[in-house]
Amino acid sequence: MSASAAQLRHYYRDLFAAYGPQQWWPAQTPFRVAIGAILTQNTAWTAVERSIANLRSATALTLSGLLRQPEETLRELIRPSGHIRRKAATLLAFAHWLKREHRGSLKYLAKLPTEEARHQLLAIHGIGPETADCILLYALNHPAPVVDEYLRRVVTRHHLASEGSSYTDLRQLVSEAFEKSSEQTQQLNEFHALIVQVGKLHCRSKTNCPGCPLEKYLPVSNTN
DNA sequence: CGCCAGGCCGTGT
DNA sequence: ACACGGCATGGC
Repeated sequence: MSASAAQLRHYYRDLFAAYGPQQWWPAQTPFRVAIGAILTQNTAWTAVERSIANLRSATALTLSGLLRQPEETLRELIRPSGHIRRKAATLLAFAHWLKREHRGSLKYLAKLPTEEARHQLLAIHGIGPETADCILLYALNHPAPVVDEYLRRVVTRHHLASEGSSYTDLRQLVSEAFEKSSEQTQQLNEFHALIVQVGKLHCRSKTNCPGCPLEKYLPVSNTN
């Protein structure tokens, strides 16, 4: 394992010690996890919760319930989480695809090899790498590393990866850090949630990280 | 008021 | 291949 990947395991340990289990994903069915994953793209989770509440009122949190909604209605229901035109289209595209290709249930998608399921998810317009990996990890319970902007900031700031690292580069790094673990999927699950947590609390400013559990790992700053 | 959020896509270079 | 702007809304 690379030194950077080994370092990430330390981060996982310290973040878990600092924050405890994060209990992601707050949804009751894999289908709802996927809905949330799409709605939360570049959007605060509190806003997503209000959209979810609207969908629940419209009984649109199941496949048939979602497909019952006219696209214009769906836009209004998800308005609190923004990007309503594209997200409404993506939700419906996802639902139609699931019904057509997997008999309407994510449990059939989950039987496919991770890379095959990932490839199919990425073919859906509006589902990119992070959303696909979130669905794989949190809805299908597959050992898929999730890379987000916060992870990018952390590993860049700590010089565990170069600034120009691609999504694939960072995904590989996280994959290395947790491969061959007996609780790989559970650890990847908590790791992404913990990175988001530390990111929200400490990675807003671009300069320093006061009180951050990972502060002790920062390279010695140069006289400022 | 401005900036950001649990990204993605189309376009231009 | 990579940079950049648009997308929409709500919290702070």
